[in-house]
Amino acid sequence: MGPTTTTLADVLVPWFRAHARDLPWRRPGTTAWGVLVSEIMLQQTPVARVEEPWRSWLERWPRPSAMAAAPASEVLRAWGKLGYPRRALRLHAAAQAIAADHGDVVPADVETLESLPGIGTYTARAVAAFAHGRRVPVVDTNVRRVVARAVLGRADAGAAASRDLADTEALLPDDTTDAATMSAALMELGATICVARTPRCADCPVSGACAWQRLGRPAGDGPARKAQRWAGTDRQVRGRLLDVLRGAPGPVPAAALDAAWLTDPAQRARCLDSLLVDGLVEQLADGRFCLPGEQ
DNA sequence: AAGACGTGGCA
DNA sequence: TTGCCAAGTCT
Repeated sequence: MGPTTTTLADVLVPWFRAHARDLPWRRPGTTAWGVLVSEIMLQQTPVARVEEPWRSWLERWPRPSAMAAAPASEVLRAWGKLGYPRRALRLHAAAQAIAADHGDVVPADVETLESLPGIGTYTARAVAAFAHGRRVPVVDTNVRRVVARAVLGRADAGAAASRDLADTEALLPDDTTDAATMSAALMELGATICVARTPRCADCPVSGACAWQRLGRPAGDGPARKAQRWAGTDRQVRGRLLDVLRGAPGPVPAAALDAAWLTDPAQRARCLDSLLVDGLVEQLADGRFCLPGEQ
């Protein structure tokens, strides 16, 4: 057998073991449920904002069945201002499904995980790999960017494609444990070194093997993402409405919600209706509004 | 298959 | 200050 070539994993796995951030859900002893909760909270939300809530959640609801027994309103209140509150509602529903149909054990199988509410392509594989040690590619925005640069020589990842999973699978070492570590390492590199705006190539452990570096770091095709507006959007109004409900100890009269958005009553009404449709708000027989499952 | 969906920090 | 960006999912 001739000399083997050095792979990305040969460099990244040791780098990760030496440089990984000490995040609470990566500590030994973290349950699969703990990993699942962290993955849901981390969807589109920065690590720094998740650490504290994650600890409280696991302390309060250490198992799926514990959360399943709580009313959705309490889950929504505990979610606080993490953003995208539908995630909390879906996590609550997932906890109920896990408690009722899976013996209170978080599934290890990707297909089963994907069948749970709020768990998609990324989260299913993250749980399978990080909580259960399965050898499956885990592809998030960080991994897609790292692969785009280091392997494909492009400045940024294009739109997500089914090809991404295969591209990443090819980078995983055969050893099952190392494969999970490699996935974590790719994510860590993308989150701390190979970042979107200003990559710190001088500190990168794989710069010597990076295709984008070799090509002279060619510029990308401009903004890959459309700018997301905020002021005056339905999202802002929905956030305001929900904030009133979270802050109240129980059901509130319609007037309390009216006061949350005076600018455009029609928009306020439309947003309240959409929250009702989404199951994030409920209306009582007496006309008052409340968080789901309250009273 | 684009677009909707929260929130806050940072350059 | 404005705009970009953050471990996505669902329709």
